[in-house]
Amino acid sequence: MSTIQITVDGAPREIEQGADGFGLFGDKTIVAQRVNGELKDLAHKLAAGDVTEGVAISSPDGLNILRHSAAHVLAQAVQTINPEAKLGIGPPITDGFYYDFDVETPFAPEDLKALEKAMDRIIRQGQRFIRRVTTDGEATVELSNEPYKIELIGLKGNQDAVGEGSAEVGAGELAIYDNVDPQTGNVVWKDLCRGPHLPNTRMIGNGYALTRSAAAYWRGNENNKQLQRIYGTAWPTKDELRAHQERLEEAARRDHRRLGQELDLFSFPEEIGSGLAVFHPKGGIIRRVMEDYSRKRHEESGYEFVYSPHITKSNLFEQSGHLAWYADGMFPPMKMDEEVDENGVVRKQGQNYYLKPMNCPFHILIFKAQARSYRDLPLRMFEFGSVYRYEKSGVLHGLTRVRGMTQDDAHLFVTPDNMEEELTKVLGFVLGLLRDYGLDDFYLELSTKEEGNPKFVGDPAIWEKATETLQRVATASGLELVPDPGGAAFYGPKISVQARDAIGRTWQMSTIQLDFNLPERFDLEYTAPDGSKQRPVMIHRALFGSIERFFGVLTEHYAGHFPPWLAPVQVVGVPIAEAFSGYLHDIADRLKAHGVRVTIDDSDDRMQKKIRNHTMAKVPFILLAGGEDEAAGAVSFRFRDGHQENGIPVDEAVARILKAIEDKVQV
RNA sequence: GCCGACUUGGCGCAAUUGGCAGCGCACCAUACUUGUAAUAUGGGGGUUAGGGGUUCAAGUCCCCUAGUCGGCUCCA
Repeated sequence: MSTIQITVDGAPREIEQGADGFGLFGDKTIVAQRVNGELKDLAHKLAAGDVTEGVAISSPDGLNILRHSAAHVLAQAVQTINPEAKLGIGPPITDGFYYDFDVETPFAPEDLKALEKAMDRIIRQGQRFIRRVTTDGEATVELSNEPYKIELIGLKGNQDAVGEGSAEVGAGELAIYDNVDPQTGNVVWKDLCRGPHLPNTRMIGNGYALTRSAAAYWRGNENNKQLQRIYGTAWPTKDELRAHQERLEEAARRDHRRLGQELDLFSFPEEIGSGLAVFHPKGGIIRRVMEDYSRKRHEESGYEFVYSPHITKSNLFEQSGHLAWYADGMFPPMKMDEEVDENGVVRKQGQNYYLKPMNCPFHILIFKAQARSYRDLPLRMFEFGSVYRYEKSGVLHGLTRVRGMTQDDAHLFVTPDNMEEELTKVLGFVLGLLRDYGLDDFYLELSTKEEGNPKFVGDPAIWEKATETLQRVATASGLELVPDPGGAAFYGPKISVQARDAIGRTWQMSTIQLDFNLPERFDLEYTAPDGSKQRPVMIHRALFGSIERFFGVLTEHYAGHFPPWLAPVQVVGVPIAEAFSGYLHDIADRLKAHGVRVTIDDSDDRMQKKIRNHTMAKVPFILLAGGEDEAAGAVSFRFRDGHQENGIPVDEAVARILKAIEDKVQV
């Protein structure tokens, strides 16, 4: 038997000709190999000169392979129970996998239980995943019962069209994976797939679970048929599965919709309509404090405050182009003042009024209210502008996707020359303010235009200059910068600030967008130093996005434990016995004199009950006082996490509370 | 908008195959005044989301509407 030289995990090694990856890696957690940079099954036979390395199950690639294999097992289970089910696609996704099926009846929760049982059986059999290279023609015959797979084979030459189906048909050769029962050697199931897969199903172990079922459009296009998708999650061990489930439970506990109810912050009364929130007194305090602080900072940073109405005649949005582009997303018009005679002939032309979906055209009209000089620029207009968008019913979600919202909206009119300086300022301002609200882990996304797509308007040279400028500004911030090609608005490129919250989820927060379109459409101009008329560049920026959304994000970030400066009730006094109520009231009066939101709980409840109530209400400071405290001129602190500090002198206690509020710190 | 599930006092939930709408918290009253997460007793409160149908009988079965949830598509 002849031998060949290869490289294994960086070291040279001599192996027998025709050997595969199974003998190369001692570690049982190696589930695949990367040969010359490409992921392959362990069963892949190595050739002379190959460079291979082991792929561990817990590595990002390994997890994808595990999850993709779990998706295959799910599909086999579905077809075992329902042989009529047609296969869509089944890729790995973050934390798990899904598989789409065309079935007569959608899956019910009980079906998922039965499918898990069927999957368990397949997993316990230890079926092997065997790769078999095929041709388009052969696969089409072999998979004649699987119309969706055949469609994918037809798309193979066009990877853009394949999209999410790239796990099935890659750019290279076409392959089918046979699932082989190790007892009998029989092929029990097969699927079109580029691979690679785990050596056998046993490695899926018990670290997986099916999570939910839902419909999804075939190939992500809403004009296509909806298939039934089953989602699952898969992990190398049961402990990691459990940890994942605990993360989901933690996210559910922080859900702003749940906390909004529990803490009495806001609600969505059915009588008002979907996606239209009311803020209750406690939520109102948080919101007002958020807004007040934002106003103060904007004022300090050279923004001028403007106001505009909620409705406008249609011509404004015709001129801006919004009606042509986004009429579907707007509330329908109110037809006013039309007069019709008895024959149905219009005697007086009416006017259509629209609820505004955005504030920019109003600010533009303020810009146009007088002749502008380069000396006026940059001109920064800020407004808490309430806008209304007719979001599709299925996309509404708590405060994060609503139909009525208030944007902390600003429009900056700048000369091409001060664009870079102004963008740098805006980015610094945005990041500083977000930090003050308690978010401090960011990265940036640079959304640019897609070459050749006609939706993007404006002079390509200006696009290029603007994109370069944004790139420089973003890079100078020192933050991680993620490109988002094709993600620009039709009127200009943008930077968006993504923030990670307390449990590591990312939220798109602020956006800073350049706009070359609206200045053109509204024929904006200013007089340059040489007396010529020049067109300003517009920067749109919102920090919170919308106040509602930011409120929701902060609620989840803090899990309802708002820091004292934002907390609706900052201090509650709990007397040990009724006799000490007066003593606490005196302390409360001192705090109130400084604007602290403090109440004393004089109810009939037992002290223990009061502590429980106010802890659950997530009040940052609970102050207790009894005989010992009064004798010492002191008071006792109890915090939300249950820890306590007794016998703090009253002066010190007051100073401490005031400082925590002033410094915007968490307690 | 599409697919599916769901909607029962203020809140969280129960109610066999269709057969008396219940529990906990909250609320109100009375008593009690306690040193760090639920004092006791009593009381009030629901046209079961809204409308229509089937049935001797509907929270339960069917249809329509609204809303909520999970996804898909979308997000100026």
